[in-house]
Amino acid sequence: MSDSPRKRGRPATIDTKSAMHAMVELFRDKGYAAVSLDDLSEATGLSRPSLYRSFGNKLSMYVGAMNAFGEDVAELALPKLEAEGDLQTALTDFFDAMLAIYYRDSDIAPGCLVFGTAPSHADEDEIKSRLKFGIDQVDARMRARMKLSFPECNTARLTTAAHMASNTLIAFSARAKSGATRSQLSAIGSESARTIVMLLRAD
Amino acid sequence: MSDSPRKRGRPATIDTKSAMHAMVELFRDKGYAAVSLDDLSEATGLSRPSLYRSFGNKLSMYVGAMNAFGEDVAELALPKLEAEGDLQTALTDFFDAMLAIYYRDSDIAPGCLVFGTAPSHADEDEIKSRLKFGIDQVDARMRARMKLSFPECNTARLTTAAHMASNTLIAFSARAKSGATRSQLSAIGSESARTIVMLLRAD
DNA sequence: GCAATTTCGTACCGTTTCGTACATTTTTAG
DNA sequence: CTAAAAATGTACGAAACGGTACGAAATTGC
Repeated sequence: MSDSPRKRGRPATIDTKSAMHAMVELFRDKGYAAVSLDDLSEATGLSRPSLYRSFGNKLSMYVGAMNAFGEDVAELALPKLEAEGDLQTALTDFFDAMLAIYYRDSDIAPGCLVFGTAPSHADEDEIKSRLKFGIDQVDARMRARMKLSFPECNTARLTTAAHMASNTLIAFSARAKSGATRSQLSAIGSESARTIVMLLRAD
Repeated sequence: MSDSPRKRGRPATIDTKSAMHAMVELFRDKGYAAVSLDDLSEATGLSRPSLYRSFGNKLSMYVGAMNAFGEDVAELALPKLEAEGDLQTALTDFFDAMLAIYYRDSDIAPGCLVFGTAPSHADEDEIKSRLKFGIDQVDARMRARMKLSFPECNTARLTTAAHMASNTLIAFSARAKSGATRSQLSAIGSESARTIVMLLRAD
């Protein structure tokens, strides 16, 4: 950002970026409560006090992981949705890009950190409100993209179509965690995209 | 069931039925890992050794809770789906019956034990396979019900419609946990039902 | 070189965790 | 009335938990 004012003491050697990435993967695999600070320490290579210094307590580590995961989604998948042109293609490509994240090349899919693990820990207010933000975000982006391709479609129908597209994505996480293959979900995604466009086109 | 052969020792005083119900509610609120055996002991009124004797270890308690929850769904909601007559009405009524379970009269919705909390703990094989069973069950029942109302509809379209209806239900759990109101989800349910019937009717 | 400053991990604390051994209570069989 | 049988909770143990005080290490300013 700004130029370096050359700080005073011992220089930091911790790579918070890669540490946060390791935390995201661990939380995706096992959820919030089942992950211990020792697990996080081992996965990141950082000592437990270092974790506290860099990320606060366990809860804020998890919320931070949700934000980091959201940034990955915004960078890797959202552009597919917001690409101009054919809506059905945009939706299909977006679903496939999300599945690439959900499956992480692994055979056992870690799924979605937000839609997959957060609902189980939503008794924590911070997690609940971050989950709500994620859902609202997807609903809003979907709706905006549909309005782009169908500008004179009526409000209620746009909202319904957006909800159905979001529901498809949300359900993907549970399906992935249950053992569904990536190609199975990709097929569901393209079928849903076709149906949703049909709904928007209907007289 | 069969007549009583009059067992030998001290008669059991534990009400396993109501104990399991209390366990379901606790697991719905906090997930699997965040619930301790002391929590379960307090909620059920049973001592920790009694829990072990009646239900095995913590993992089998959770799987047992998933089964008990599934039985409630089969009893309270599935009949609405499988009612004869208008498909759109059956779907709408089924969604509303599921929402009655997901919201439990409470203001803060506990959501679905299977679709809401299990994905977060699917690294346990028993939980993962029980989750898969739940999803497969919903997909299959949906598809059978749609075939009932649209017998000559082609296979692929029936499957797509069933998946979209299941996805609606699965997403309800995450949405409920995020703070969505019951009437909001009820509206999404009836809109989705209308769209799915439209898909099945299309030329 | 010496003090101030910042980073970092060892070692520790009190609490909570899951799971069980064992004595106690309540019943039936004879 | 006594012995066998089954159910139940108290009390305990070893391990893991989240979180932190504190001293060692590494740098800059003078």
